[in-house]
Amino acid sequence: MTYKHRVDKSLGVTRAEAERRFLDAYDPESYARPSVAVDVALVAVREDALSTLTVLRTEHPFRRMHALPGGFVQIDESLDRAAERVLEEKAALRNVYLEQLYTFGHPKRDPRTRVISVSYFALVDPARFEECARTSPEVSVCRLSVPWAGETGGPVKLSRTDGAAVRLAFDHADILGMAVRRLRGKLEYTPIGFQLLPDHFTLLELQRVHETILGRPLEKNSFRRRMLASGQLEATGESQRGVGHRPPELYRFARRSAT
Amino acid sequence: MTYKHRVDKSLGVTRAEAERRFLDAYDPESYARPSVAVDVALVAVREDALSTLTVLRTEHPFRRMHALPGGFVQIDESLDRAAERVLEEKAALRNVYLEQLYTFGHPKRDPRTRVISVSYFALVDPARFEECARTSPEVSVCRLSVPWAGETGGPVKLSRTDGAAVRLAFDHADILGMAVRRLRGKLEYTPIGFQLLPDHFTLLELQRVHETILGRPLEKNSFRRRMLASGQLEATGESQRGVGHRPPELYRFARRSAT
DNA sequence: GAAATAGTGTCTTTAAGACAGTATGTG
DNA sequence: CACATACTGTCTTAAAGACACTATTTC
Repeated sequence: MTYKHRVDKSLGVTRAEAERRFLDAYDPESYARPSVAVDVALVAVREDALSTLTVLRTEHPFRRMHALPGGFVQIDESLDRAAERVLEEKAALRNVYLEQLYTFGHPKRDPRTRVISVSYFALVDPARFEECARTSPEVSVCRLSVPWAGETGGPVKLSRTDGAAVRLAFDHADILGMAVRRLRGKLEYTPIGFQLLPDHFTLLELQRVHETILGRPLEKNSFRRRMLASGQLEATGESQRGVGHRPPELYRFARRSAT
Repeated sequence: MTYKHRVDKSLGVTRAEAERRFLDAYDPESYARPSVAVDVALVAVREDALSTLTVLRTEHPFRRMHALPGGFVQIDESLDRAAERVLEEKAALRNVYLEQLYTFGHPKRDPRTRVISVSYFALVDPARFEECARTSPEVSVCRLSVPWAGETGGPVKLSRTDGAAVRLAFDHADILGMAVRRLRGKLEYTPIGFQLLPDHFTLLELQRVHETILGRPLEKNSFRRRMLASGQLEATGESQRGVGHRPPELYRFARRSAT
């Protein structure tokens, strides 16, 4: 466009020059600013239950309580990149399905100061975070129970493997609740359950994953029809072996062009 | 819980006390923080076209370009509240349907400094922003055209009433694009078009609104069936009068319990 | 061949698409 | 009564639910 070459009458210089001068003089310290963090709700399906990965806080506030992996956004990194970094630093996870979820900004959600949290949800094959929990002692895998049906929404409850209830720091139970709600919504029109399984999987495994997320049984035949019709599944030609019954075909995720 | 009464061994004080001391000593200035803004994508349907409301920028950067109504989040207000305030300050609008959309955080999206934008979308009866455009000269109502089908996504194009193209500041064309995509998605399972119409409306008016948003014609009978089956519409018993043909029944939005 | 799950066939139900037909105002 | 849109009826199509039946492996 001709934008850069037009003259700014008030200053007798080009607009671009006027804008440059303004930016040089701009003082970002002139008003109070909140801090911005990312928090990642990791979701996996393990033993027919939803589970998540938490990190034990070593610092105040909420010291010694469980929290979602999270951290402050660096001044020159994008939000997505911050989420990836946090996931790698706190949970040693790379290349997971990651999607922005919702931004939580209640002024009192963090007692330190104003912290706005851009939350993400991530889906992983549970095998990948088992090993993470073995290596770092602050990390635990918690079972997640959803006290509401469908897409009602609200916080979820967490418990340890021994059944003891786990309380989450900040509003992290709400973040997880939002993640489950979003996930349930997505399942209605995407077979996103792939992301929670190994590369190759059977249709029954996929069905169990969907059932666990939705919290209700699904009908086998129509589930199959729907999945195969989605065009996002690809038969590998291989079968699972040594299972004491007719071997099921293995499928894989088929990368496609459309959304 | 017994949390507050347990003793923190490292200090010989209660945890609550240790946490209080920590918070008093906490220095929020110790790392660089981004600024946080809210930007509101106002959407209305006018003359069978999507339209939006923009504000002419009087300051650098992007001085004299159109932008979505937006502003910085105050240190003690929630994000939702900030969006409401901005809408009132910049567009003199209150009590509109407002929903958080997505958070944009590319490090270079604002040339001044790092600004993270929590975007919202708002739906209004177009009559309400016509009057706003008449009163304040910085405000204009732009026609919006969507260069993609379905829920593909991407930026949208804006034009003035005289047809001239309007370029938006920052990444605001992407924000509007995201708003349209989300709106299209929501229409599949909610009759959210209410929010774009006066209190009482006919089913045909509602259908036209849906068609404009989706960018494709809808079948009359199945649209009616779907809307009435949704349970979110309530017949008022009144009819539109003086229309030169059989008068259509007027409906209103029925507040309900479920999501 | 018994056990166990894989995978198919098919009847029913539900919702949407298509489109014609009837209804009821204004002029 | 013409016109224009409101509303309804109904046939077709597509997808989902229900559920029984056949297939194929291990032991």
